[in-house]
Amino acid sequence: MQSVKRGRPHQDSERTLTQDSILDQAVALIDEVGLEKFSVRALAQRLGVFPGAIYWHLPTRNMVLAGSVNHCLKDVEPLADPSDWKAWLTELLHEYRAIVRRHPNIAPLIVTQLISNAGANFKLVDTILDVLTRAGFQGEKLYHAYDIVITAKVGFVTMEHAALPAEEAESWTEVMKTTIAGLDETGYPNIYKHRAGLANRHFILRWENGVTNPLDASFEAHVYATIEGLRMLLTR
Amino acid sequence: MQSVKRGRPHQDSERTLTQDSILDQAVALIDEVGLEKFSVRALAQRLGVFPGAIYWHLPTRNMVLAGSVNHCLKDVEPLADPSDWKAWLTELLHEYRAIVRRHPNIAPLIVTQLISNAGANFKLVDTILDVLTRAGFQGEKLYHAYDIVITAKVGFVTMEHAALPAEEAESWTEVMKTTIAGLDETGYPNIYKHRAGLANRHFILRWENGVTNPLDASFEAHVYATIEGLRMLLTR
DNA sequence: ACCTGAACACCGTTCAAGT
DNA sequence: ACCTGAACACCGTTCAAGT
Repeated sequence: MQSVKRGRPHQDSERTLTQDSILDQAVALIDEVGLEKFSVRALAQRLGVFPGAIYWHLPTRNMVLAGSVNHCLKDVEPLADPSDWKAWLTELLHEYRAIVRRHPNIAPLIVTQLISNAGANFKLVDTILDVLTRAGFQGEKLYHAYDIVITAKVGFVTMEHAALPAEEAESWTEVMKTTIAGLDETGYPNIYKHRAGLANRHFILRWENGVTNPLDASFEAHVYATIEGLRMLLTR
Repeated sequence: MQSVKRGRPHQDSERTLTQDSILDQAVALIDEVGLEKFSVRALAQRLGVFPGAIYWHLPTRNMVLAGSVNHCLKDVEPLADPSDWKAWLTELLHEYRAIVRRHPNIAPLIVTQLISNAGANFKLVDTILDVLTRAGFQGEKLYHAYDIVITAKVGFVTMEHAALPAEEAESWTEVMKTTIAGLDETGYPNIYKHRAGLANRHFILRWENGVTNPLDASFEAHVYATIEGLRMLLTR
């Protein structure tokens, strides 16, 4: 925890701007204002320093963002018995979703920077491989199961919490409401028939995201289907 | 197809700057230079107009980006028999991946703007609902299956093609190579054991993405697991 | 209706200079 | 080693003015 300065830079006592304190505030800033309004300059002001100061600790804006993602995700670790692979994976997916729901604004970054994860949680990666091996996966099939777990973990939840452009949210909302309301019975019979259950609740047909309209039941079905799919893959 | 102007704005004959021609060039620009170097100003220069001209047709940068995504995805439509839901969904996922592989740089946008899809392919949404209904899904379970299909379609492929920051790619690569090479046997026994098969091939442990290192076999397993998971969900 | 031309308020990043 | 202060080369967006 770092004390937050308001206003312009200072020259006083506590001169410890560390990588960790920067990322703490970066995550807090993204939580508060969203990704679109995040800037290195705004982060500097929040820390009470000049923008250049941040670049001494983290050399680019992308490093700050990647660091923020890892900062949020570093504590993911299921506690279930690793020999019960179904229970363990179920808990993994739920715990991951809980973390994203605490920091929904970073959701898009997780996908974007899934390849730039030099600071990733490799202990978790190793445990996933361990659990899948105990489940019986081996050879190439182990790698396929691993990729399926990673994408199942990240995909649903990040999409569930994808957000409208911050500044223009209400105009987007208006357009989408009328667009979806205008899908008629002859052109779109299935959407029309289920419009009460689908509109503003499920993917593509919604204008609010998982922050206000969580897809709890769908997520639970997703977890179930993922595990059953893996079980089928195991004995293919 | 629109003829492309080089250099600064003009004042000559063909004065038809349409929404479609703008999006054509926006997609082309993103394909060429990537999302990080995309700008409205660069797009304007490519079209041979002043930046302000674009804003007459598309009122914000976000509209240009959302339009570009829809422009790429509007032609997705499987041809398989819709009464064979497994074959139809399999083709859907494969066709979707083929399109993303033609425009890999838009991958991150698909997730980000999955909620701002007023111009989405609603005919496809309706057909997915139709196919799932024929498969036997009904009530809430239909909506769960629908959400699973959407996320299975988008999640894996977008993550497969997530890219390193354009400008700093080679420095990231270097860091990741050494980081992964440094995961020792005692701390990370499973990663270490499978390092030959995993390194630079599978999620989190790679430094190249699906453009150069496609995850064909994993994707095929993902499709299989998704369908089998849905089949299990159907009879739960 | 559609576009120009120029302006405004921001960015990320760099770097000499200070301590 | 760490940060200041100011600069550079960009942005998205707006808007009077032209045609």
